Amino acid sequence: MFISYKKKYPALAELWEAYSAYQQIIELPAKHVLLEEGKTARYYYSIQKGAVRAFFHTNAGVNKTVQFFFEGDGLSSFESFMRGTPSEFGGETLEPTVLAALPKYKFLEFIEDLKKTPDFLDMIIYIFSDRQIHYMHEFVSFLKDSPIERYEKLIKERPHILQRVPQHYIASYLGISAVHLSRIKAKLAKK
Amino acid sequence: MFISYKKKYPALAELWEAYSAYQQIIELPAKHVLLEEGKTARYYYSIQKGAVRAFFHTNAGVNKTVQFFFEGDGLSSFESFMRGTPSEFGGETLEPTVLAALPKYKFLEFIEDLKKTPDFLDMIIYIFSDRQIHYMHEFVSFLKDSPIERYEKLIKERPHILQRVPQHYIASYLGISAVHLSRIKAKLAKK
DNA sequence: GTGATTTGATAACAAATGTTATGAAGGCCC
DNA sequence: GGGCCTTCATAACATTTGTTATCAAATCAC
Repeated sequence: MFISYKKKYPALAELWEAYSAYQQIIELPAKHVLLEEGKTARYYYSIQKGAVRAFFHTNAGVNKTVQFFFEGDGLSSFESFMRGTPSEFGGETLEPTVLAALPKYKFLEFIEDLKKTPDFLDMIIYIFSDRQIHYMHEFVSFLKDSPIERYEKLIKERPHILQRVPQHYIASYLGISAVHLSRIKAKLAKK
Repeated sequence: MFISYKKKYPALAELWEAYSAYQQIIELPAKHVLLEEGKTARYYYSIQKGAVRAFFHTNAGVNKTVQFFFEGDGLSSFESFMRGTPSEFGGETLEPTVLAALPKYKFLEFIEDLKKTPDFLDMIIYIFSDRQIHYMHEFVSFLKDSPIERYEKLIKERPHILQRVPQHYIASYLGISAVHLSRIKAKLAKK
């Protein structure tokens, strides 16, 4: 979060710029784990090029995808950062990816500086509301929509994901098996 | 939200007290709809006695439960309030219920006053993080846990819900049919 | 380029879950 | 206290979804 809202809040972009000196550029190959589940997050990453997925493991040991990140997206284990607890999620590159990494203590400094900007309050309320509404919709979608509808919604609202991400990760994100997603696609193609 | 955090933030409780004069006490019978889907929310409610469920209708017209509220909980269509959009959810009493209703414009005044309190920033960050994490967990649970596990988690973490709410609403909230929940209970009882 | 890996489609079968119907128990209204 | 409505369990059957296996095509590594 945060950094994804740069365009909306110029003050945010400006301050972020000032912190660029502390950001380390990291190049990673595809399928590289940049944050492990259960470890405390030490960096705030922002993606310069490439794609990353957040994942976790089921009690039964199955690897599940929760979210996708692309150019311009910021990525940290939010809960881990806010509460200092071990991260529930891991992060793994989907493609060769270039990241800017800001150490946690610098990121917290950044937030403190941000607090001093005039419209910080509105900014924080907007960003948090937006994230809350996002996760609420993700949750409600499981009650509201069938797997087919969730897939169609993805096509309509976030088609870039389908273009860049292998299908079995998408199935995982939708909460269904790769085989079932394949069946859904076949079914929709017939129409 | 907000009002549920009274205990943690005394300044919040105090200011809320000051607004009690503007709160209208409403008594409702069971199964009474206090907010309809698609209408813009006009009041912020806090529950003095009783229980309420938030619901919506599927594309197929099925009524689904998203959340339960009890004594001390605050309840408003958050998205509707923040963005002035029609509410995605309705609200319905599960029992005879007593509510305190604060008109929207007074609630917004309340928030403005709250902004002036010294630790508002920490408060807002805490509350919003908490809500965000809550919804994220609700979402992730659908990927992580089987229906049986979701039910067991409910028993462990929020047993009061099971004691007060008819089972078919709980099934709906868990994303399964009432019949299936009954089967799950039978299966767990055998162990 | 070539062999290895990854991706995606499909079939066959198994398991999970939904739907409809029925009956019994309890609560509620008058 | 008698009828009505709600709740819950259960059975029978239908549908959805998962699992495992196989194959073909695309991509990757060297």
